[in-house]
Amino acid sequence: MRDKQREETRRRVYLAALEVFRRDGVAGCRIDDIAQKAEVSRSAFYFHYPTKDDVLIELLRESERPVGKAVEELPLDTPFEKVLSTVAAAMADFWKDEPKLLIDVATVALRLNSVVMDREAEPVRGIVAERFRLAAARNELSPVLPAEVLSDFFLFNSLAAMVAWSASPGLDLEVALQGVAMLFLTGAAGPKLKARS
Amino acid sequence: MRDKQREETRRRVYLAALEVFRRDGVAGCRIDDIAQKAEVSRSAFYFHYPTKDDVLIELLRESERPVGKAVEELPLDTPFEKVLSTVAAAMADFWKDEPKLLIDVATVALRLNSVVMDREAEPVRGIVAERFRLAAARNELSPVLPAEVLSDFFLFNSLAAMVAWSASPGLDLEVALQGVAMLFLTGAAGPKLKARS
DNA sequence: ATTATCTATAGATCTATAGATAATGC
DNA sequence: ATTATCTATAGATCTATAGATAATGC
Repeated sequence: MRDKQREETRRRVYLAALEVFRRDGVAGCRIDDIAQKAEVSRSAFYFHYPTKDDVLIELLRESERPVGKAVEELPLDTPFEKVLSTVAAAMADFWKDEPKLLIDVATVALRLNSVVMDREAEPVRGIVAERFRLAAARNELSPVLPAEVLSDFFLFNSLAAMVAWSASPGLDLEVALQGVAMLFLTGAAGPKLKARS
Repeated sequence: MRDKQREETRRRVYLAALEVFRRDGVAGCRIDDIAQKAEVSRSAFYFHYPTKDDVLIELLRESERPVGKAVEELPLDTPFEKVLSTVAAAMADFWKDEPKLLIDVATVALRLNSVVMDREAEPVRGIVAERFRLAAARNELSPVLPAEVLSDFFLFNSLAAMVAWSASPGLDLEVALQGVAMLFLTGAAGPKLKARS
């Protein structure tokens, strides 16, 4: 009973915060406005979320869930290209309607990445890294860097591409992310440099 | 005379801010401490820098200067690989002793990238993009994406790699950045996928 | 006289903490 | 009785603005 009430309040605060973030921006908004919209005291906001960033971390985790799920549904012997395009599609599906909050979420993701090095707290990182390891074992991945490093790098790239997209969300996000995945795989070198290698 | 005094105060505030940022973190520090260290009133800080982020933007611009200079000193027909490794070396040289402020600078860089789309305000972006265009004309660059987009992407990648490095600055930053540049050029695909293409 | 640089300060907002209320466990 | 959830509030910090001072331009 108490737990149920708590979760309900927390959710109300969470949704109110996202609404206000979208309207006034994360840096610019007042916590009073969030509390008012959620019909709680300002202190209640702080009880559930020590800072505004904690709300964004929760959004980051929610965004990771469908991506992790989509990858986990793929058979373990799925070709590597297919894994990458699945990640791209799931990410695009989540973020295509939420360009405004992307930058701030990317920012907390950057910050988290350098604070907690705990791969378990971030399910997607672990799930994607596993597929990278399998691909490396099948020679579908360059051996010059550890699979985990390449995996993190791929996720970073995708995030960067989404931020760039959010500045001018005219074109299709999924097309952009698929392009980034292919670039990651094949490299930016043109025919002349390629021929030499 | 007035200009000279102004610039001197501004510089004192700037250096004091960086010192306090390094000690207490950007988010955690108090502007009062910065003002005190610079021996001016808190209002003087706000006169020169509307927000803490403006100090970081100045540091970002200062970090770009040696990178731009190093690239401009290369002959226009310099091989593309050499251009990339020059950027990597110059970036590493500037940031190797400043791991703490990297994340916050990367954050403002992200934010700027999505606000001002003015390539002229950011000298390095323009200078590097020019070399990418030349490389594309010489067939050293993949034609699937515009040279400017690839250029921005390369800079993004380097920034991301530095942030990752700053979390565990044990290894050599320059080695890491050179590795990223090579990965950018040749892609992450292993022998099996490469053979097919 | 005018303007640029810097200061002092009022009001807004945040952070930390003491306290109220109602659910839980014994 | 104890604890979890939430509120009220004091003190800290920030933001906006009116004002002081000294350099500049006429």
